[in-house]
Amino acid sequence: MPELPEVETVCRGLALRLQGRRLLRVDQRRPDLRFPLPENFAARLTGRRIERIARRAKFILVHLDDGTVLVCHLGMSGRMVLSDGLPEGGPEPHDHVIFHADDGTVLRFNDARRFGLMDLVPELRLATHPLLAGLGPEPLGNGFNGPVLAAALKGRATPIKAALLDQRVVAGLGNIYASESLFWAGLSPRRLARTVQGARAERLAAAIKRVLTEAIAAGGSSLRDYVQATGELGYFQHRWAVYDRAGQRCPTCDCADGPAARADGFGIRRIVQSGRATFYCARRQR
DNA sequence: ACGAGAACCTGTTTGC
DNA sequence: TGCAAACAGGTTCTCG
Repeated sequence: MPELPEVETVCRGLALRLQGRRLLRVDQRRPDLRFPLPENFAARLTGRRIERIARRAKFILVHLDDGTVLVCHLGMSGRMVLSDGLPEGGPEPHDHVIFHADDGTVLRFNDARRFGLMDLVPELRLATHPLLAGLGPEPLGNGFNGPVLAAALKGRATPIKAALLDQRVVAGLGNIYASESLFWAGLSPRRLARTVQGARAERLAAAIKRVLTEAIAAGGSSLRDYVQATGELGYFQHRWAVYDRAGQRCPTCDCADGPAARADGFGIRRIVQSGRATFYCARRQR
């Protein structure tokens, strides 16, 4: 589920309901997620007021009134589920942490695969925290553009698709939006990252901004049973140009009949790079 | 030093 | 229908 647009959507949903609220009780229902939770995790959160909720890359940052920040990552399967009180029948399987706010709002962190994480970090040390220190620029911020991207890709021998998944290059892209961005930039995912310079880097930076902006506007992509914190479904998955569309025709070049067409007559290919699925149109993307 | 692949863990989908 | 294999939005570690 969660790449930058989904995390941004979750943050906005959480902020609407929880900003300014005080945590009356926190139930920690297992000792660890991807890592052990910090010492006295629940106790350190109890009684705290939530000042604001922000995002850095795919991390949710819950700023508390004692100068600490609850850092959350959703991993692959993590969800933040808001409700008025606990659901009937109590917590659901894989509800690992449950936050009770002072107005009766309940937030459950549910994560079947447990690739997610939480940590408590002093605000002053946030920038140097090991999880956050090495992150590249925010793709929707002013610090990200063609030259910055080109510099990060310079000299790298890995395929551009793999480079875009490296959070040190640009922070927040994942497997879906990497494929989507390369499609709109007209760049082959197999192209060596170091060759994406100049105008190509400009195109790619612009495509990344465009794809992420449109996905956020659509409320992110909802896969399987994923819903936003507010309970609404994102709908960007209906606008994917290439992701999960192997065998379908390319949306812009109609290449089912073109020179890159496969024997089956369809345009969008699925390949595996670094163990992960990549989707692209070999005719449009060079 | 760098990049590909495995590993982490569980649930769902696919294929025989 | 049933079972096993493949696959899934992320990140980190190991190995070559």
